[in-house]
Amino acid sequence: MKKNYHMLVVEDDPVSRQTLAMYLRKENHEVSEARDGEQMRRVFARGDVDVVMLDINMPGEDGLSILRELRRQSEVGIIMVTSRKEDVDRIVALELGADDYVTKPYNMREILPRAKNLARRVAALRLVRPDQRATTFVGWTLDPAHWTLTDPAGHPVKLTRAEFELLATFAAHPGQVLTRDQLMNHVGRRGHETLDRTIDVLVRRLRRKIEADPSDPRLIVTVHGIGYVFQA
Amino acid sequence: MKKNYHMLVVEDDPVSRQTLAMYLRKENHEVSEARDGEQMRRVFARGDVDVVMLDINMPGEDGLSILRELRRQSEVGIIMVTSRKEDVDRIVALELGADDYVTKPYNMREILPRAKNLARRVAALRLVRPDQRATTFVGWTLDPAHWTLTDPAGHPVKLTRAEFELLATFAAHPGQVLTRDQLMNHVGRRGHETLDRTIDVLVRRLRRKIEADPSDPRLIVTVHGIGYVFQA
DNA sequence: GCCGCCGTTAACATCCTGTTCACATCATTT
DNA sequence: AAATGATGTGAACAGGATGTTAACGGCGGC
Repeated sequence: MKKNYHMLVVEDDPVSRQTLAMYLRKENHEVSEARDGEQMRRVFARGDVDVVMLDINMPGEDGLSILRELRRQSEVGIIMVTSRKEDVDRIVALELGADDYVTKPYNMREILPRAKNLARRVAALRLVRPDQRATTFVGWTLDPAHWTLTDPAGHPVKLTRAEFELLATFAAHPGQVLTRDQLMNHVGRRGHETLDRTIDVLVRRLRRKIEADPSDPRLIVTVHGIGYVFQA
Repeated sequence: MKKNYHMLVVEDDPVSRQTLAMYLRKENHEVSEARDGEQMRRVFARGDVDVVMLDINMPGEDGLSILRELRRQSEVGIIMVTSRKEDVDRIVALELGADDYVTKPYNMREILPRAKNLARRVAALRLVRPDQRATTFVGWTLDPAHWTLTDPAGHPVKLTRAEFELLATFAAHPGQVLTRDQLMNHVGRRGHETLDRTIDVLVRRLRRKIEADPSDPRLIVTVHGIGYVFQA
């Protein structure tokens, strides 16, 4: 039978980890286990993880810094699992972009549907937006795995994170007019109120890097009063 | 500044509802309020709600049945807000597809990022699954996703934002006489008291672009003393 | 802790477009 | 048919939206 979703349990205590993993497997999920950040990264690199169950208290790397690292590079679902009950911890984690926060001891019948509901959303998004595949447009190549852009001549072009994400969003929706709101949702970082003029500036910088004539843009075209559209 | 997300607070107690709504508005979200299922359905029909904050204990309709109803027809984000602390209630709601379950009294700083993180996911999915369909009339095609109009020959026609929205309104109500007031509500931006002659000018410009003979309009016909009607 | 990078904000210039106006033309009523 | 009001028409205006550049400041790397 086909597995439902791919869950990654990150937890140093073997008993907790295996117990949770077992329950998840019972629900017919594919479950990977990691006891530290290094193991986690190795599994995560496969790119097909839907939800990460992340323990905060781990020897070595802090769970929160792992959370930050994940959020910086991925829209994967993240559920923090910890014994810390304090509101502060919860709030910090949530504001860093965690989708959920569950305190031990937890009821299995509660955590399972949470993981499943979250995984459903992540997987649905992945279906229509496979973000691990290189996209090309009129000679240019955009490689999300390596965060690189190469021009038609094969020369690499340096892009910043925001520029890259913005271009990736455009490339994923060619011909569709995108409002600044929509673009901000893909580019903006969490915990930061962002003015929509930021998009304008980023568009300007992108144009300077990829348009033959930045003053006469043909790839990223302005739609006055609405937003921008990417012509491939 | 543009609004972040559209949240819908469903709660019968005015104090709780307005408090929560106020905090959400502070976060720069567009917030709608409903005190029962009927009001909720009316707002929800607009189709642009990202997250619903749903109280379980409401007179009349049960929050859980509303949850079921929503889940059956939509992938909208749903956060249950309730004073019931029992595990059973939580589990039932989660298994019915609720994304989160928060018990009163809750910490605002906790519920806000939860709502925001969830809304981000919902909005991201909405972007790649635009349910906006292109409308056609006598060979012309009006495509809301691309904000473009193409003539019967397949040639694109440039329309301004107001022109497009006006034509979209007409196309949505073919054969129905629309007054200038009605049209202004769809075209004009709020907070700007506009003379109804604006519509006349816009109609004129539209005719020049889409009518075979602008001096003998057949698509957008004047109904003297009332308004205009769109013949498809 | 310092430095460099980069996202954000601000400020100003420029362009676009919704609105308004003036006048011509048409429809309706008397 | 004349009078009156509504609509057509073109142009001009003003305000908002976008282009552009520069400076700030937070965050991560060293």
